[in-house]
Amino acid sequence: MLFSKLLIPTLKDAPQEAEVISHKLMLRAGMIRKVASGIYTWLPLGLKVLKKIENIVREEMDASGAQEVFMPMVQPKELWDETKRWEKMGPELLRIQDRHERDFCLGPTHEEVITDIIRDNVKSYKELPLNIYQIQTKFRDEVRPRYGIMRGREFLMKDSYSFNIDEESLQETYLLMRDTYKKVLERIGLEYKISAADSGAIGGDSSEEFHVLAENGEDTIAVSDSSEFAINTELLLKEGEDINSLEGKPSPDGNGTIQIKKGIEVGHIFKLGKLYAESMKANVLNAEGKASTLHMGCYGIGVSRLVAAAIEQNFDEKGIIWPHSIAPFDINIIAIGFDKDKDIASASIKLHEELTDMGYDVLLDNRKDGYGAKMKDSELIGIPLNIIIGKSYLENQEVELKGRNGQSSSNPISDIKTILDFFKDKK
RNA sequence: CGGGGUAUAGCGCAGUCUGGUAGCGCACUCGCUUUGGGAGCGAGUGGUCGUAAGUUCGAAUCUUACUACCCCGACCA
Repeated sequence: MLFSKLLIPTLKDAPQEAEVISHKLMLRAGMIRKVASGIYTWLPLGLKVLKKIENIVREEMDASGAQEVFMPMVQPKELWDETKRWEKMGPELLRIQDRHERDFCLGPTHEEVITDIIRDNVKSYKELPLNIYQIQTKFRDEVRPRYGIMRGREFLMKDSYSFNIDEESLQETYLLMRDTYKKVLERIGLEYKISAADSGAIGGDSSEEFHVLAENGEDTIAVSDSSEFAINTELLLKEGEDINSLEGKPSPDGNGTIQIKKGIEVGHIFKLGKLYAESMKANVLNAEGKASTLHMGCYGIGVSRLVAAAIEQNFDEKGIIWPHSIAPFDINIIAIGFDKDKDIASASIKLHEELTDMGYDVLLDNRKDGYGAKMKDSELIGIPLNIIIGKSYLENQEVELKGRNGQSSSNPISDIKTILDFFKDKK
């Protein structure tokens, strides 16, 4: 794609509204713009990243055997009355009325809708287990939205709901989802911890949170310095105890000592048990021909929050350093003098074509600016590999390869294989 | 909802204390020269100074009310 044709409004200075790194960089890189507090428009560059994460999540969910659906954002009060959540939930549930003055809410989650579908359409244990998911915009009227996309009111979430005949089956699905989430985060390339969590307002039997480790994380978790163990500090603190007092104590799992880390909660998996199925009378017939209440699980990943979390974990003073898996573009061809020199123009267009044909997502910076301005933008938006076509191309057909990680080398432009090898190392 | 802060051009800011009819940098437009680390010169475009009311001959500036946004807290799949 041609840089000159894309809407990528980069900024030298971050707007004063932004405080945390990911928010500043997303604004500066031209990924998002605010529409109202906690509500954002995703511009082309931001949307590309969002879609890449969404696709990784979708692929892993599909691979796990889950099935994708798409539920409505607007939901009728009657369903929420069944679980008593219409009254239980506070103002974070945004309520609206239609022209007939019927009550609706903007969906902050979809247990009611999906349970309604399943109870009407699934009648036998033979059809179970089922794991249904969607990737959809959620709305929660947060008391205080903050940090840009990280804690917005409107956000993109993958939420799935499993329906199992018994606890044993639920446990299997739960572990499958736990494994799937690990695959998602590993594929994206983020450092994370899984911690036991308070199951909170959602209720249910047990839950675990997936935290991406980052300085600006909103959550504080206690991790063992010598095992996989991690736990939300809320569950570890006794009345009146200070978080810092935990540091250095023996880890509850018996391995090593506790370290306090900051994390961004990007995933949460729950075993709900019969909680919602009971209140909504979701039953199937079991092998004995008797009505049996469904066991449910629900599993969420904050897709839009992952964009911010990835930045919080990967940036430097120049800008974003995308993990290759979710970079908006794999390669940026920086053509110096594109508009003046026909050789530069034709060589960069040809290279763009070849690399695109090979399946890479390629940006061609054909703008009128000089080397410095183009590199600054490329570094800001975090593209993993730059290929610079300029003087040395005209002199001896060489291009410079410059990684976002600082690595660089000069190669003949014909040596595409080496270019790709350079890239492969980092992929 | 409690505490703190901000609001002047797309972004960053000055001007407000001490009222006199709006300015700087970047960006943007046109021309020429530039092009390997945010180019130079020249000429331009763009703002009812968050909103409303008040004081005054005169308000970005003083007064009052309101709104939006940000930060800390409470809250939080």
